Amino acid sequence: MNYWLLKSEPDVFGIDDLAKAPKKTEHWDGVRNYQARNFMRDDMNKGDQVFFYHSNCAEPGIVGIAEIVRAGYPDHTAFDPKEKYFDPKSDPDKPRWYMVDVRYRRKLKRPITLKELKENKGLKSMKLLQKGNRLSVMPVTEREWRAILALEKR
DNA sequence: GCCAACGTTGGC
DNA sequence: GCCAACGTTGGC
Repeated sequence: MNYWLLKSEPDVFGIDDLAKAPKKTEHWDGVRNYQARNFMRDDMNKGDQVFFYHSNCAEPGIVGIAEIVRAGYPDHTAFDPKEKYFDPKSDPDKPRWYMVDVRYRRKLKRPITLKELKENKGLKSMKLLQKGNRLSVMPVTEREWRAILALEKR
């Protein structure tokens, strides 16, 4: 099993939106970055655990836990000219972009803010904290996963 | 709103 | 293949 961190802007689609979705499940569509695409297409499996991260907001940080319930499959929003993330270069016979399905599990008892993650020496290696990192989909190591859950209990 | 960092595009 | 121009991300 793998661990991941998914970024989302709470003003656009936050943890509460996922919790309110039918079956508490949503397509993680609209990812238009090759590195993120590769993670979703090649490495995400059903059952993988996800930290739900709020970005571009007053208090960026990890706010909840979700689970991958469907592994990578073609992102059909790329084929539809009416969609915001339409990409004419993505051919249904040879899809350029992929998505996964994500199901809500729970909110953290309290948000673990970006600030707190940065202050934790054991988490320095986190991809999220690397300079200039803008990936919206990234792997989390098991050690990092456990360390962050331990922070929640403090 | 600002701006640094990064990814992508396209001319050459 | 190089690199300038441009668009986007996301913290602050």
